[in-house]
Amino acid sequence: MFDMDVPDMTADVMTIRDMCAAFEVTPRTLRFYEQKELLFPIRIGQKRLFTRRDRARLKLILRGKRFGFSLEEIRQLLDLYYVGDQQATQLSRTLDIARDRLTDMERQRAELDVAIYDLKAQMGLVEDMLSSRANAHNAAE
Amino acid sequence: MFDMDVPDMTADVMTIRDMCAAFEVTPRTLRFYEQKELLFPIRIGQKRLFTRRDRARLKLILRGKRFGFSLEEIRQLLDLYYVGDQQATQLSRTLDIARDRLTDMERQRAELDVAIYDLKAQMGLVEDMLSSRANAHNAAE
DNA sequence: CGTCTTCTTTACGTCAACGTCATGTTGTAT
DNA sequence: ATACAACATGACGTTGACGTAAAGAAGACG
Repeated sequence: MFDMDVPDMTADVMTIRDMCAAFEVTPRTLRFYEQKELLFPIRIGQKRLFTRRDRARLKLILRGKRFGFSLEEIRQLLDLYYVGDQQATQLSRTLDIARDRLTDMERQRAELDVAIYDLKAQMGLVEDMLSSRANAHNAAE
Repeated sequence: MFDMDVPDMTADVMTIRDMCAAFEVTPRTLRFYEQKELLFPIRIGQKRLFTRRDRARLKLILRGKRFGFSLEEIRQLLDLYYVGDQQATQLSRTLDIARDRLTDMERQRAELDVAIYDLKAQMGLVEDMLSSRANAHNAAE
């Protein structure tokens, strides 16, 4: 009864609770991702143990989600990052997918720049309306 | 029977079909957006006529969607762009929302930069693996 | 040993954002 | 008058990404 419940850093695995705390997700989410083959925790009987690999993947998953990618698109991208001893044909197919995603992301960034610029400009207008109390009827069309 | 069916550019309104063709959306989508108070087409009896304002809004809606914003978030942003004769309190509340969105978008852009960089790097690795046919087992962890 | 947690599985529920009928109305052409 | 095409209104279905409730197993503790 010494340090029985210390997360055992040597094995470098985490329980589902540790993961939830670390990444601000629910257990349900992690099981869901496993079911969708986005994560592959070690199964000790019923329990799951999440490895360093799972944590890296989860990080990418959450990032992908913030960009509006679907879980399926993300899954395809993960294949690129965790490429094992695959066939060359499979690899280059994955690379094609990655190129598509990259194009998406670059277009998205360009659009985002425009949107940010526009939003700032519009906010400037509204701020001006507020500062000059004049309240000139219908300044913006 | 001369040019009876010319879209009447002077009135500057478009039918639902025109809109669908112009923006690559379905009628259902436009009706849905109206129901959610994102668009406000003129109602002539049953029919809808979409104005220049509706088109500008739809453009912003579709852009917002590409950034992963929900329709509700987009609706709040649209309020900023089409600000009429509102109360000052309401205006500054809208401005607060806009600031939050702006923060989101800037964070999103920063993350996007990192993701693009990472993805490019990873693609480079895989390309190298493919070019040097060596197929060195498990190059990337 | 029984109890308490924490994990598990199974399965149904939910919410957003539309799609997909079924059915009805309206203006125009023959 | 009738057909028809384009519009309309419900209302129910679908998909993705989980939430949630029910019921059971497995180990720790007193």
